[in-house]
Amino acid sequence: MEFGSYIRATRERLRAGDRRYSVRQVAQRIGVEPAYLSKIERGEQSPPSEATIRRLAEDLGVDADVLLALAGKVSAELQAIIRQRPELFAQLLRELRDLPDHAILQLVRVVRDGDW
Amino acid sequence: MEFGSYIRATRERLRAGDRRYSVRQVAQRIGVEPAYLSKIERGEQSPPSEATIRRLAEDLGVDADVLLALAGKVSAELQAIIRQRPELFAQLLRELRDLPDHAILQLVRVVRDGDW
DNA sequence: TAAAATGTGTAGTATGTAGTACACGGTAAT
DNA sequence: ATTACCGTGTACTACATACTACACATTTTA
Repeated sequence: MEFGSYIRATRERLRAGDRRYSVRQVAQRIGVEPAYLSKIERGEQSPPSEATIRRLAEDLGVDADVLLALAGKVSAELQAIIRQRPELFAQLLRELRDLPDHAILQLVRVVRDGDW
Repeated sequence: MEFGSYIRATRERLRAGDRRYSVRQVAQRIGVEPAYLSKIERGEQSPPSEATIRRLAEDLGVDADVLLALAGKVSAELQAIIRQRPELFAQLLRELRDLPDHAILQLVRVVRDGDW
């Protein structure tokens, strides 16, 4: 799925039940020009900055990390976590790359519950 | 530690035992202008691209992920891993942010050995 | 001591990022 | 039926990124 079409699909779904989700009104709420948002939705323009993506995610009620991923980006916050200990996290992520979702989820649980 | 001074320190340490680690010769090997590398080492110029950092890391024999971190970057490869499953990895990384090194290392071992 | 190599100052460039501003014709609401 | 709202085309801009090219004085080597 591409960033633009995902935004458009999400916005139009919301719009069906709420006229406030027009290109113009969303653009106004998140603080960009309507023409700009329109171009982004049609893929004529590359995805916006992380800050704008975050405002968009909040307005549309979707996960910011997912939206950033669709935009080919990784949250500056997550990047900062990795940069604190680059070797350690590089090793871990490469190790986890090919594991199935449930294994990683289990890992999250193990860490959170601290029972290990 | 800053990127530039780290490079300079590392290169001068190597240079003490090998004349091939002058600014000019390193620059030539990694494919940039000497003046550019000189400016980077003195912090007059922002760190170079990921590709150039990787060539520099190899030439100086240091870890690329560490060098990228000093440059305020995260490897495109690691970013791609995160983008595959943004919610999962976001959750995991935020969970691990405050854990001590040894806990994360242990996690790496657990995953690698698969005994869990 | 001449030649070669060194580090750096100055100036300039190409490409990408992240948008704004305005205008236009079409659609929907009152 | 006219007012308000809609999406989008065109043109433009400011700033950052990632460098190159050349010149110069100084040091090192042969």
